[in-house]
Amino acid sequence: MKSRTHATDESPRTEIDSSFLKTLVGYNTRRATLRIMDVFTERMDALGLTQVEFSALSIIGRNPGVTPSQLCAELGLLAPNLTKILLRLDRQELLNRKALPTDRRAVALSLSAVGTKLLREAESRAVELELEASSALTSKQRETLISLLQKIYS
Amino acid sequence: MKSRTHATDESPRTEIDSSFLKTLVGYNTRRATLRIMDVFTERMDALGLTQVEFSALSIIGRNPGVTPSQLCAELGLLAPNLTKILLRLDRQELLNRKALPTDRRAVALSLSAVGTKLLREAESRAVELELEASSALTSKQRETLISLLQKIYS
DNA sequence: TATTGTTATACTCTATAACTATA
DNA sequence: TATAGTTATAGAGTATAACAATA
Repeated sequence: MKSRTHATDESPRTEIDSSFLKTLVGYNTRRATLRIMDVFTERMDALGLTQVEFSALSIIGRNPGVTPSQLCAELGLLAPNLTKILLRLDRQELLNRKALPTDRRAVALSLSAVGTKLLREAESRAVELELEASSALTSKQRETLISLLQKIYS
Repeated sequence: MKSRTHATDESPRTEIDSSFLKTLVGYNTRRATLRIMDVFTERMDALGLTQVEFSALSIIGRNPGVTPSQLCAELGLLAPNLTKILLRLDRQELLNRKALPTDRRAVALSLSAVGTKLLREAESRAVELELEASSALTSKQRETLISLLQKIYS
């Protein structure tokens, strides 16, 4: 076993060794997520959207007619929590909700004109802040990173 | 503008298009984090450790004498929240706390014998579950992934 | 006067159970 | 009887303000 450099145990330290945690994929994905989400929150605040509200808006905008249960599955949310998210989006007049003729329990979601306009602006900001938050990466590295991440959660 | 394939708008859908979100680094890091954290929680439950408790324990174990404020900076925690985490670890008799002779406001943290033993087991499980959660990656890809993630948050 | 760490507390997220209306 | 969606609520996680002890 290799000896580890240390002064007297329990003396005050100036440098913290976190090299072990940094060998763990989960630790690194979490730190990266927190960093990007900070930037996201700051930039999207002016539009009144949290990141999960943004994700929901984007899926609805690109999949008109999607149902809440499909949204839950796609975004990994629980139904009662999605209900609250949709309520907030609804209060801002961003959504249309229409009972499905084929199954009147289910709801077809789509964006209102206001919602569509907001989504366009939000997606454009998202792309911008994303590139900025990953500006230490070349576009090739960024592609590689995304593809490796998808191997983990797919 | 390209036309998008669709049936009648607001008809029920079978396939959801989330290709836009999947071009965002933040969306992918978040999904990967959630997946790995699920595995982590499941496997570490038997040891009674959450992931942040594990991170704290690991930093303390590898940096005896570290203070709470240093831990906060290292793990991105706020002081009042770390207090609660340390209290939980303390209740399990995992910690030693000793006022610094040079500054009696500050506390030198280290692991008890029990804490050291638990950490050894926990780190071994962490490495194992990590490799499993990233089993879709070659070890070279895993290295690449970690290095790209660190470019984002460092 | 500033800093370390604690207490109290509030807000958001996430999770579970029970309900309704449809099927 | 089962499913889509809602309501109510409980529990983490995260945030701010105010305090005691020490510097």
